[in-house]
Amino acid sequence: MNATIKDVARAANVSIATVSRILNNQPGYSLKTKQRVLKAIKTLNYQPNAVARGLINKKTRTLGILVPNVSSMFSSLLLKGVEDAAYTRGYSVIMCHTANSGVRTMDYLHVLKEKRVDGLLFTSEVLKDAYYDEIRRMGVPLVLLATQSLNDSIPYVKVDDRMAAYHAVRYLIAKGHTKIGMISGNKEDRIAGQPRIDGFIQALKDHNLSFNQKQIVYGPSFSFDDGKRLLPDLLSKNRGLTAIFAASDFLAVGALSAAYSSGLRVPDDLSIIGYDNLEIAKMSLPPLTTVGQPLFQIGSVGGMMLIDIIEGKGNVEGRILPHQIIERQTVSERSKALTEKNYDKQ
Amino acid sequence: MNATIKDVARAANVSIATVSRILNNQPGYSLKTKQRVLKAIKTLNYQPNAVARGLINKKTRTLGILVPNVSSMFSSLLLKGVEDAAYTRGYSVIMCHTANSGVRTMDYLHVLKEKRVDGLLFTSEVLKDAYYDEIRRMGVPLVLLATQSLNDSIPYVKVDDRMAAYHAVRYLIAKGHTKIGMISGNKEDRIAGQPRIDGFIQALKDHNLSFNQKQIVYGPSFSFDDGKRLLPDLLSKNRGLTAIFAASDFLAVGALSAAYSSGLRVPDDLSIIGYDNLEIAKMSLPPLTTVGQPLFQIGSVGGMMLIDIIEGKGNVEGRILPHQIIERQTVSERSKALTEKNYDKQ
DNA sequence: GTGATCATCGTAAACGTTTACGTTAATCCG
DNA sequence: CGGATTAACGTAAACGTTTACGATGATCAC
Repeated sequence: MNATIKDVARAANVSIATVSRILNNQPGYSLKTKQRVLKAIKTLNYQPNAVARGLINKKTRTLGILVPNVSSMFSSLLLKGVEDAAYTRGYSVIMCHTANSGVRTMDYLHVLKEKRVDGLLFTSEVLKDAYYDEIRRMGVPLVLLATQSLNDSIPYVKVDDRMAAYHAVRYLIAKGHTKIGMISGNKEDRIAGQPRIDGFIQALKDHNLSFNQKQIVYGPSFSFDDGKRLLPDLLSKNRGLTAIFAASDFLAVGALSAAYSSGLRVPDDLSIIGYDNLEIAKMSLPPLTTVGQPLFQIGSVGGMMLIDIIEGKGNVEGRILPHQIIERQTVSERSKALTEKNYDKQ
Repeated sequence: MNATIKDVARAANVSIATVSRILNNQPGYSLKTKQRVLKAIKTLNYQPNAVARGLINKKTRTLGILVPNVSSMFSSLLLKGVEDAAYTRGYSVIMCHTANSGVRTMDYLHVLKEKRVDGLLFTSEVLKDAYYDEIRRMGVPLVLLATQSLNDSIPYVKVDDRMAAYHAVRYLIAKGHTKIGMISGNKEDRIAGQPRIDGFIQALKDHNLSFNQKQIVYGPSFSFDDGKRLLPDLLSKNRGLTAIFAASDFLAVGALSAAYSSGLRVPDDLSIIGYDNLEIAKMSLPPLTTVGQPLFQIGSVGGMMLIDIIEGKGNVEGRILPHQIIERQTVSERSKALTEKNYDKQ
């Protein structure tokens, strides 16, 4: 049905080798034949078969990306960044929704191996040994997005979570807050869990604020529902809290919702800072102050890095991208007077 | 580096044809040799090369999906649905972010043709003639997701937008509202524009409510910012409005935000119903009542349909999926008394 | 004029599969 | 027992490219 290189060769009265050379602009033909071939290509509407090319070149110009949830606001921004890098470099990307499932992830790794992708992106999740072994057997480069591996020197692109959390809390302190609580997500999460908790605690200590374990409250995940459920919990365990650091925007927005339900006014009665700067942050009521991760950029830088490695231009080093405090309307300046007043209330 | 079928054949002391037969479980070998081959496969960690397979079978078991914005809550849910269908049927999907750009879309169509995908999904956007011509030349099946083509009989999966809008407005009316406005997005949008406007108007007429063009206000798109900007506009043009139908959840949440800013209380002073039922709808303040499109399901049904067509099991008919009114907290019952009272205010 | 160089091409092998066809030996039926 | 059938394989072509190598003729230097 579709024209092949052979048809073009016949139409232009040359050999397929010549056509191939012209397609890949290598030397070895006259201008006249080049024009003749180009014309034949146009009239036949010929487009080279990437499958055949892939077979002989051992390059498919496609990447595989594994994400826990294709449709989450978080992952989808990473996806978009990766896609953008791939597009500008002439690659395609196969998306794999792992659903946090081990068997599904392994399934996909097998498929991606069979399809001979040139490289792999792994996102958000912890890179289990079983995954890593399989990827090593594939023999293709890998870069980690918004996550990091402990054991090995796998290139990654992410934000410094500990530092970002530190800055979020420092921002709260700079605004005059001294009684600060934290809504953490899953403590076990190697990226969004402990590092952000560490940053929280460190910021408190560095500013001579007391810290007690009950100032942190944990959820099974980082979701809206968790935030909604966790805020009252945190508040009841700690009297006089004036500000809260939430380890994700979803947690923060959930907390916002709980605050609203219980008549607490944000930011007048309670300040809240989130983490991620997802689309939802600017649409919440009131708009959420948060620490911004450049997710799109993480995706695109990671994609570029992977392609560099594939093409042998690789600097195979992890990269930390800058975070940023996005000031909106959920954190208020806290004067000494106000603080005193609140103390009186108790 | 990776073992080939030849290596397996040598290791098991059979011909490659026999290995191939075993892999594709066709008849033509004894149980003994099968076991021998399977063992060789295991020890060599052999996995067939899908590229070579694709070359000879002329099937790549991969789909291409074109979406205007990979990271939008809307598209990403469709993506997820498609991915799910593909996964269960043993296909992969290449995602293509068109960014509403004609050249980028054409670029992708060329790439997908070169890579010989087995089928195409086209999403949200209008299928321009140039796109369609190109796709016809590719000679692969196409299904439309959450959109529809006028001219031709291309299979699609979507909701009945006109009907859904009708039901949204009927719901408002059933709640006692008689002065209803609409925030539309882009009027030119063939799916989210006119059909929903038609539904709105029809519902008004069918319930003997007057309609005036100024009851509808239009934005360049369907975004949060548009909603925020458009609500005051709508309100100033129409006194005494008690309920609003927004053509998207983003518009609705934007309107929510504008209402909050201007001291209007939702749903006490103003009821709002959205459209889409995105993740944001349940996280807004207050949680948004909206008409739900089953986006994930649209994606998965569409994916299944496409694969059915590819594999020749095809019923090539468009499908309308059911929508649903999702009741949350932005629409209030409006008693006659209240209505009167509001009239007095004016 | 002659050998060397070079531009311009063609031939054929290779990539890793699938599959039509042929071959061998065993089995079966009468 | 002899011919036909069949199970169990192997051989080789084909898919659509790329590329090493060779071939041809023209050009060049001397």
